[in-house]
Amino acid sequence: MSERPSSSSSNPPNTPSQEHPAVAVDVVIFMIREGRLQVLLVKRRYPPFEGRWAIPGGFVHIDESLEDAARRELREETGVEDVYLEQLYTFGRPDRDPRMRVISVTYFALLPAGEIDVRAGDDAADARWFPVDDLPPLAFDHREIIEYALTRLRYKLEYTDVGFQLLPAEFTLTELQRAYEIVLGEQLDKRNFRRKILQSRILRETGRLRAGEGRPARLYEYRSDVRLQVKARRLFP
Amino acid sequence: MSERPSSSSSNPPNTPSQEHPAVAVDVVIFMIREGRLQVLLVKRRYPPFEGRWAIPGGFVHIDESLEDAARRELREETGVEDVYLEQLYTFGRPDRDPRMRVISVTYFALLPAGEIDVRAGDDAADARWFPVDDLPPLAFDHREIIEYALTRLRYKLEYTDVGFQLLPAEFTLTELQRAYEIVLGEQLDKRNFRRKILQSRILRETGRLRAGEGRPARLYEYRSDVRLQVKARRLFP
DNA sequence: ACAAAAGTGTTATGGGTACACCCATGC
DNA sequence: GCATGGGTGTACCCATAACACTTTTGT
Repeated sequence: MSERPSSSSSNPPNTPSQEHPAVAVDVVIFMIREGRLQVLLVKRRYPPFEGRWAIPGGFVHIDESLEDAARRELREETGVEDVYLEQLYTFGRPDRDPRMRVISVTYFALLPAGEIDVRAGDDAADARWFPVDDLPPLAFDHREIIEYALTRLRYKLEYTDVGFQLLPAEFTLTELQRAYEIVLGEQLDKRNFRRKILQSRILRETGRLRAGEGRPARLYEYRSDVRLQVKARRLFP
Repeated sequence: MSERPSSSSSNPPNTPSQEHPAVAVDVVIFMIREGRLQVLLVKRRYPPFEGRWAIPGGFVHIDESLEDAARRELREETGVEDVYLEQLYTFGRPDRDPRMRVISVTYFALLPAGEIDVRAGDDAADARWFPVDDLPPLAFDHREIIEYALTRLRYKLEYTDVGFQLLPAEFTLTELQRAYEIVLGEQLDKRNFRRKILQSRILRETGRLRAGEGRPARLYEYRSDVRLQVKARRLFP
């Protein structure tokens, strides 16, 4: 904000120096489906990149906040509300959109697994889920955006509790561990995992059981009231 | 990016749905001065918030990247180039600037201590350093932006090597430790600190000494070639 | 009784933290 | 020789990592 008179913008207080870029929000929507981490993509109907897959997005309305715009896109595409949404990064290379200058404020969203299989809201025909490790060619710099979102998600999985956002309200410890393994792309030790999760006090046992092929598993729910705090004093990798 | 026809923007391919917001970059410039962590602020000359202090910033030119715009502001204000600069967050509440819709892509910069006392480039009269724990009333949402930058800086200090960007090319271990203590706002143990830093292999002894009041101290330089990697598998705070 | 998945404890190792004294120089 | 800051080692504790068997249910 705040134009200030400086060598390059010495104009009256109320006008930015030049024409404005367009501002869009794009949302990387993650969900665990079929045992893999997937993202929702939409097929573009117009040039440029007509027919190419892209992450859902659109221009920011002049009177809505960035997060509101992201939630609107999310709702239009999936019908979901009240899911985890976090601002990721703002991409602004002048040539990232061949038509005109577009600055994209990106977000990533986490949908709980299993609930409803969102087939995408309005125009379902053009929306599909793709595993993050098997993406089609993408429009614009969207591949880079997804890679970045994935890096951030993996990172946050380790030192925050965002991981629970990928699970439904009730889940078993094995399901939770699978979710972690799917996102991190790596096997975890069952006993160590359980000890760590349980001693963090972030789960509450619901008292119910889920019957399956073998012995029924205890169901847990996430306690969003517990404040996890990072205590680690690391001072270096 | 990528307008897509959707319930709210079903217009031809090449026009965003409404008028564009203005896009600005604002830069939180940190430097350790006089034993405290300080930020560079400029005094606004025009309404709104005329006479109030604000972080340096300005509108993004239509053909420059966001980072270029941030570096341009940094250069105009301090004369420095080639310093650490990182995108922080994008603030876009519709009412954050009373005049019009302005979306601010914020960055933070770290200047090496001691070098030259940048008194601010062009219009020096209106620029001053303020300790982060003693800020004047600020324009717009700039207080929030600085708080956020500070949180991020403290956080990154612990698990990356950004801290070295706050020091000149050659420094003693005590100076490095002071820098950490100043930013973190907390005392650190000398022996543990030195062991940790040295065993990370990120410093090279220059072989020179700095004479002072007591015993001369060994000088070190940062080895930007060493790739620090986070190995920690934490799975939770 | 057997297949399938749930659930459970111990040990070894490494990193973090706490802590006090000698060393080299200038005055 | 004394004041000033530089430089060094050890012991305890806790978190992590590795590792295999028993339990409960359905068929």
